[in-house]
Amino acid sequence: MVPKSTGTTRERLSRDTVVDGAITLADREGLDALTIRRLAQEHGVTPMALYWHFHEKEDLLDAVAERLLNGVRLPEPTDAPWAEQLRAILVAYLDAMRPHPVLAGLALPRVLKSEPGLRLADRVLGLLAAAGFGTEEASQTGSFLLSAMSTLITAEPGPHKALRGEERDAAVRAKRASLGALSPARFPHVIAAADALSDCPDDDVYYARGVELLVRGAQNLRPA
Amino acid sequence: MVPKSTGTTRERLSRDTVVDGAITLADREGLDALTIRRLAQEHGVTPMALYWHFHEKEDLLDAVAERLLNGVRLPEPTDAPWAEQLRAILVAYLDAMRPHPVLAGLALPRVLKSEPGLRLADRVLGLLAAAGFGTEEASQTGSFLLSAMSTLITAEPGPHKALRGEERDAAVRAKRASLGALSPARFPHVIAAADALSDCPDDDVYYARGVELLVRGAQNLRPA
DNA sequence: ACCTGAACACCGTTCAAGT
DNA sequence: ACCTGAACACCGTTCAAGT
Repeated sequence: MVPKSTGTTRERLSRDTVVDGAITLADREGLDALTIRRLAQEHGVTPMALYWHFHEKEDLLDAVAERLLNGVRLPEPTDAPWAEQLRAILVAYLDAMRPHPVLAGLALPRVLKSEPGLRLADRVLGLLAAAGFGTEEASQTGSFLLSAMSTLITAEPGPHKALRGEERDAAVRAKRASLGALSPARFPHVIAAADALSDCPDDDVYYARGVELLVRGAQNLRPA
Repeated sequence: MVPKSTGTTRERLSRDTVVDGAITLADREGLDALTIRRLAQEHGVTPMALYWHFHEKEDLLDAVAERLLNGVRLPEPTDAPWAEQLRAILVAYLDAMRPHPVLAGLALPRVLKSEPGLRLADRVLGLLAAAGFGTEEASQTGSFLLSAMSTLITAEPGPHKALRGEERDAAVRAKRASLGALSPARFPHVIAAADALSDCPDDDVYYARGVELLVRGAQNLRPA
């Protein structure tokens, strides 16, 4: 009666475990590796098994996005100035996405399609409204600010931080070499910045500056 | 001796014509439709024919990116304040990419891999250096500012402007309906902004505001 | 130089079937 | 309820061959 335990870790599948697998797979091998067939294989199961839990791949991706958005630790509303609260929210979003650089772009367009994403969006819109932005201005600015968080991750100079060890070092060296080989007469500033464009020495200051730029920009859009 | 003209428009293939085809195909049917096989078919040719002109798909995409980046009309350097010149460059980038919303994300990561992209990057880095940014700060800020231009396009509320007519209207209505159906108690600000989040009435002011936010943000990063 | 044809290893997905 | 197996219409790409 007891299902034969073959010694392998083959458990019963569930949406949650599949989503787990999808995230670790993408983090480890990149977005291209995140296919139904690879994922099924990772779970020791037929590709078609996944279709019982998700009726198409898009559903899986929605679920992945929701999981990531659920990781955003929204700060409680306070009496602090709106710009300060906005910064805290942006940082919370950033912190949730930073461990998953290849998936950040996936979560973003699904913000308005998921429960935790909507909570996030509502908070941002509320803050901007309180700051005096009109509905339309707030919508556009809010969309942009959240998107810019993903951008910050994707635009970080150098290869993704998910890449580790020798593989990452090699990528950095390759990039630096290709930039260094350019004509100094034609691209002097690029050459001077070759190192800084090939790798980012301190993520934390990089992200802090990015957030700062956006918050101050938003502040200056509304002439206090 | 003269090649028989079959009456069809079947010309000899070239990198340029293939790139042309790729851009119009992507603009018309989206990024997913941009496959080697579809593209070959569009040119009345075997898929393998393209491999004579590009040794893999990545090469094709590089060429597409280069073409788009070549469309950036870089303004001549002037005596104007750096922030003003920066804004002009960002606007030039934006103007080149706006007609190709689905391809904007493709051009961006190839800026440092193409001649026109490098010219652009060098100008941005030069301006930021002149403004007093250190090399590292300038690299990070410059990368982010250019990326943010693509973001602005991608994050524009509503479906892509490349979509036209009834198809677009239907998408807008669907989005508005789904947002409008939410609980007003839980997501009051999202509901209030349902219209503004479903479609963007005036692109020009939207983009102008986005650029303004970024330029002022960059300005305020350096306390003049 | 420029293109075709057959083949390979992959995709997502449907549909009928097993337990 | 949960999963398998065979099949279909797609991918990118290699390799040998035609003109």
